[in-house]
Amino acid sequence: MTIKIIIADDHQLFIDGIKSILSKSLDIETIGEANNGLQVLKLLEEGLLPDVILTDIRMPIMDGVTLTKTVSKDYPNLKILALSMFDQTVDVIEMLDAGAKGYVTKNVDKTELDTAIHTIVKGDYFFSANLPEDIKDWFHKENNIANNQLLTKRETEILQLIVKGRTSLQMAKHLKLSKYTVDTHRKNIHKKLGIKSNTGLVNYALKHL
Amino acid sequence: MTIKIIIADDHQLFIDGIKSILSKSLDIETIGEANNGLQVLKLLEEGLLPDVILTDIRMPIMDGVTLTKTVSKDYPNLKILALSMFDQTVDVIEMLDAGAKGYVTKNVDKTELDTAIHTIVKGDYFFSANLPEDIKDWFHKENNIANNQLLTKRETEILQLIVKGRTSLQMAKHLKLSKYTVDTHRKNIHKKLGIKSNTGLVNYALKHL
DNA sequence: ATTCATATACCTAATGTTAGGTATATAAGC
DNA sequence: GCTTATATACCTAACATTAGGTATATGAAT
Repeated sequence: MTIKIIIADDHQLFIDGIKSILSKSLDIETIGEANNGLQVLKLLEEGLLPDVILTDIRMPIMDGVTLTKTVSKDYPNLKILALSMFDQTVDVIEMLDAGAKGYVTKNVDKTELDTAIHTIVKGDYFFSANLPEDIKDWFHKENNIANNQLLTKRETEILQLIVKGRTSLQMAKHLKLSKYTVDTHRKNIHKKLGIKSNTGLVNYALKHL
Repeated sequence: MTIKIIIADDHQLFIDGIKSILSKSLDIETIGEANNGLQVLKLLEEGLLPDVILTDIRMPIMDGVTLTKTVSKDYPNLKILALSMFDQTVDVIEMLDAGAKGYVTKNVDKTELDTAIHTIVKGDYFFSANLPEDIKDWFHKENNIANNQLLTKRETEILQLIVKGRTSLQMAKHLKLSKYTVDTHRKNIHKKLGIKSNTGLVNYALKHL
């Protein structure tokens, strides 16, 4: 059975290189290519039926994250494999959140790319070996939120002040508490929601409160 | 000419005290009262026509900020005077942003309250003398934004990464720059937009980008 | 009485942000 | 050539946040 893929990258030379490499794989066939995310969507709308989309992240007109979100929503059977120079955890997690099933960096060898494609087609996730170990935390985070830990009344109140941009000291004065108390509530909010940054909390609150 | 006011505060005793004080003013008449923001809106919908609304901030069901935003939008001729125990700059600015024309704290004497009401009816802003001096910066901020300073391409790019919750170091790695460079761009963004906090930038970006 | 959840409070240290200042390089416009 | 805007880079210090840990008090449920 042939695995049909589309390659999206703004560097045509890179696309050609990957096509050449994959042409040596007996069961992988490149059926399309694009230089930005929007071109991929057009190919899909015209009826092209790939199994896997290999996509760069940083592309003009529509980047890989936006493409992944759209494809995951509109074509849920399609698998997305990110192929990118970015190797930070935050980059990987952003693609996972968008719906990607795998992530490899552009410095892996052809064997690993081959393995990646086969792995995600099989239904598993795949990450190249050079990526940080803490990507695994993403799966644990899913579990924490599944446990549905609700914020207490006070925690919700603090979160609302966080969204307004208040500092801990300002909140403490507002609520007639010690700054230490506010910081403890903040710490508990971070822990309950599995979110590490203030900005992450703001974005969460805007979506859920 | 009589100035007609509504008083909103969740402490009925406080309302009664203010009514009593203002009853001694020959040209001020209390025509209504409410224990939360929603009750005020109902009074207005029933046809009550005040000149000024005296409102606390911290009230159940609908707080003073939300009330002020709604009234400023739906009844633009009405003047709002905040009467609150909160005395931090951020509290005052939040009410100004919502549309209030004045702000006095609950520990001012009756003469200052009287003056506040008359001042805002006249069309000027009024702030009790015990409030921080830097409230004046709010008026300068209006000017800065009026000058319509646009962010550069790079600044916009940084702002988008800020919204995603990236740290300066992460951005630097992503963009292949020094962290110092990213920090400098951030500093310039804060300056251009007149916004001091990261969270403020996030909220700005979500509204404008 | 005991346990649990919540609220309040504290301490420490590491990391991240903000704001003041400095500087050079490049490209575009005059 | 000069000026301006933008990008890049650096330094310092103060402030703010995060995360690990500690503790007590209160109210509700068992």
